[in-house]
Amino acid sequence: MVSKSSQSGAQPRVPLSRERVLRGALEFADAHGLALLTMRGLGEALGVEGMALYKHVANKDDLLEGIVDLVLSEVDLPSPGEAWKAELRRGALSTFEVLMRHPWACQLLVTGGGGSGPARWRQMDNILGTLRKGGFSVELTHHGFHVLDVYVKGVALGTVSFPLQKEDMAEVAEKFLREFPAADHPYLVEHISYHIDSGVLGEGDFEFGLDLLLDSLERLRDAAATGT
Amino acid sequence: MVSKSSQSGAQPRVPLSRERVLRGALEFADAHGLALLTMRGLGEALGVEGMALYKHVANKDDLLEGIVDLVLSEVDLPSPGEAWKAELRRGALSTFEVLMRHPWACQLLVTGGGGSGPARWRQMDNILGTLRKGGFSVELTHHGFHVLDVYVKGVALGTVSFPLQKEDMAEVAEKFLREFPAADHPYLVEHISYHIDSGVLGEGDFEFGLDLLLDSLERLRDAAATGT
DNA sequence: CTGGTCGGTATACGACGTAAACCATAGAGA
DNA sequence: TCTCTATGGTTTACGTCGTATACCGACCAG
Repeated sequence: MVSKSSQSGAQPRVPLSRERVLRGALEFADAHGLALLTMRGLGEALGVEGMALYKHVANKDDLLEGIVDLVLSEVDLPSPGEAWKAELRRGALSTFEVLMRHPWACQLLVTGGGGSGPARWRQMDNILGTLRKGGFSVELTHHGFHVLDVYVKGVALGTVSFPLQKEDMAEVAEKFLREFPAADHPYLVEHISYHIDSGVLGEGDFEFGLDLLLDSLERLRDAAATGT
Repeated sequence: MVSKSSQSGAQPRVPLSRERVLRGALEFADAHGLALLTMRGLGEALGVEGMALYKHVANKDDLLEGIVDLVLSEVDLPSPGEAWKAELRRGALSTFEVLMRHPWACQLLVTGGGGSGPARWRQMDNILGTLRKGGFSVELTHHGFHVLDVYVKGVALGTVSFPLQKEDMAEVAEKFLREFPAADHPYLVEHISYHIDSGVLGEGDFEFGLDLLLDSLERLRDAAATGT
């Protein structure tokens, strides 16, 4: 007969908090997707009445911004120093990986102004710092940052919102090829066929473009160093 | 007293159609933004009762896909041939420009699998064809296409979803700098200051990255031609 | 004992997408 | 000319969403 005396009961207390709400929302989104993440639903998942969440979160947008920053805080940051290229590469790959782990976050990241919490600031500062310490001018840093940033988010979002999984892609693509005006789109057909054959769906593609960008930036940096 | 006899009355007839619904939706979104584009609202704008739209459109998603493709049909397509680089550049700039004209379309384009109507097919086929005719291998075409595609959409979306206009940016940025832990983010501060000074907000940035990519692709193409 | 604050609940409102039933008109066939 | 039916618009209604507001129980300071 343990009860009443305020401890030892398993679930009844632990009275919620912004931290717990956000963490719960993140887990809920991972488990059921963004579409099902609703205030009432999240409340239920936390054993609480939906409206209770508003005691810890201003509104749903606030909550969404919160979990985006939580996701962003999972990424490995590049550290400013000599090996700028390797560091940026590592940071970009980590970002990509994290976004693949939380696919719903891509959408939020992109519709909500790209995130603007502490974790995002940290990430931005480290990327910018890595470029600057790597010998890039302020202007080139600015351009390089935006290009890289856009690229990572873009591929992540493209990968995530692509409607097909690798398994059923082949059959769906073949069916598609049968239905649409293939004769008018020879190159598209070739492209899709290539996708079917290689089965690739942005796996190595991400690194391909990333290295392309990093090499290009390096070239620009060196050109600026010798020229002008 | 002209009436009854089926013509000359100004507004009463012209009985709607999928075409008119989509066109109306596009204009509505341009005028009031995506958030206010609601079935009832669009109905009202078309002088009709909301539910009437379902006689011409399967559901709201169908409608959204429809207007995305309508937007996409406005872009200038590259034409396969010798001048692949100039053509791709032109096509990319046109896409960017169109997306700036219909900011809401970025969001749809990106959350909805990137569009998949006739206009999108046409665009893809032309870009792919331009690369192939420009001397790119199937693999390189595939990579190049994705990189360019992601880049254009990414910058467009980033530009659109950036919360500030050029006018108020300076003051907002300065206020921001005062509030957040500036000491811990020296490079971010430098970055923002640069934005304030140069006032630039992705204007020339888009072309910068675009040319970077095109040059890189050219280099890869030439390397593949001489090597292997 | 008392009163206030804090965290959770109950209830309610308005807006959304859309299913289902209904109804007006305009031709086509007799 | 009269009916029959398909087409396109209206009405009503349902369930779900975010959230404003009022409430209420437990805790803690005086």
